[in-house]
Amino acid sequence: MLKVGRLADYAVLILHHLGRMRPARLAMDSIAEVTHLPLPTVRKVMKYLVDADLVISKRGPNGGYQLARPPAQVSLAEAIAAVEGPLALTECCSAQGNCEIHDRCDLADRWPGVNAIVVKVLERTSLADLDRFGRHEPHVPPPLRELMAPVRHL
Amino acid sequence: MLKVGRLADYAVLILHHLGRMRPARLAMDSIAEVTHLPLPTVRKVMKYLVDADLVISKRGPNGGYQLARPPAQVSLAEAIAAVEGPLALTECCSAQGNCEIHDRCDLADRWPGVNAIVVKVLERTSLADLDRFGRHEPHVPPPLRELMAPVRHL
DNA sequence: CAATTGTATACCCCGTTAGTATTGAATGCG
DNA sequence: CGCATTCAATACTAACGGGGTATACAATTG
Ligand code: SF4
Ligand code: SF4
Repeated sequence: MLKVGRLADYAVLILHHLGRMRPARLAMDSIAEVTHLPLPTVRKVMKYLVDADLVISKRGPNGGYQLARPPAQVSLAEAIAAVEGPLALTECCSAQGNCEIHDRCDLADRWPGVNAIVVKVLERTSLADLDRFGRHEPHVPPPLRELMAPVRHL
Repeated sequence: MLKVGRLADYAVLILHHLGRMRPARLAMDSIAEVTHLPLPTVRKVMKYLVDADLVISKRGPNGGYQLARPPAQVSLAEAIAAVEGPLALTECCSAQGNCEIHDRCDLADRWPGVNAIVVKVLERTSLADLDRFGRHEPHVPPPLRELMAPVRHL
C-alpha cells in the first residue's frame, strides 16, 4: 500500500511518453493508443495536466499535446500533485487537513517532517531520471547511506 | 494526496505512545483514552500490530500491550506495512500487483526503483526518530543533498 | 463551412476504508 | 473452582472516493 492513485500513475506514464516525443505534438488518440489506456481515461488525465501547465494543448486539425518543459525539468512530485493535489502523508501534513485529534495529537507536528523528506525525493526525481532507473535498486550510491540523514539506525 | 491510511496513521501514533511507556504494559482502554481514539478502532489496529509482532499482548487482569522492541528499532515502514501491507507506490511495485498494461508499459520496470527509495526513507525512520523531528524541515543535514543520489537536478 | 481535435460536465459503479457490534477465549486471583 | 479482567476473532454496515464512461460543446484550420 501507500500507493499513488491509478490516474496519477497514468499521468506519469503519459508525461514520460510526451517527453520522449518532445517537442513534437501528440493527439489524444495517439496517446491513448501508444500507452494502451482507454481514451476516456486519458481525457480526464489530460485535463489535469493542462490545468497544471505541465503540457500545452492545441486544438483543431493537427492539434494535440506537447510537454511544456524538458523532461528533466518535470518532477514526479509535480506530476502526481497535478492529479491528486499536494502530497500529504497524513491529514496534518496538508493545509486543509481536518483531523479531529490534531490538537491533542503528539505527532501532529512530527509528520510534516517525514512528509517533507518523501516529497523531496519525488521532487528531485524527474521524468528524465526514470530512464536511469533499473529494476529494483536504483543504483543506490554509497553516499545515500548518510544522505538519509535524519534517519539513522540500522 | 499520496496519503497513508488513517488506520496506519493511528498505528504509528499508538506505537509511539507505547514506546514512551516501554517496557510498561498498557491496556487497550488506556491506549484509547490517551490517544483520544475510539476504542473499537483501537481494537482493530492492535490486531494488526500483534500479528506483525510489533507489540506483545498479554491477557487477563493487569494485561495489555507492550512494544516488542525498543522504539529506535521500529521503523515507520514496518508500522505502516503492518496495517496496509508492503509499501508499493504502483501496482508494478508489488508482487501480487495485477496491472493489465504491465507487459506493454515502459515504466513497469522503473517504478520499483523510485519505490525502493521511498521505502528506504521510511525504513530508516524509527519511532524514536520522530522525537527529533520539528515542524516541516526535519533538520535536513547537508549530506542529504548527495544522499538523494539517483535524484539529481535542482 | 466542415472536418478535426481538445474542453467541459455530469453521471454511475464498485471497491476500499473506517467504524461498530457481538461473541468467544485466555489469564490471573482469591 | 469460578469470577473478573482483558485481549481475540468475526462479521457487518455505512460512507467516501477512485476511476471509468457518455455526451454535448467550443475552438482551430484550411
Ligand atoms: S494529527 Fe495525529 S492523528 Fe491527526 S493526522 Fe496528524 S498524526 Fe494522524
Ligand atoms: S505497469 Fe505501468 S501502468 Fe501498470 S502500474 Fe506499473 S506503471 Fe502504472
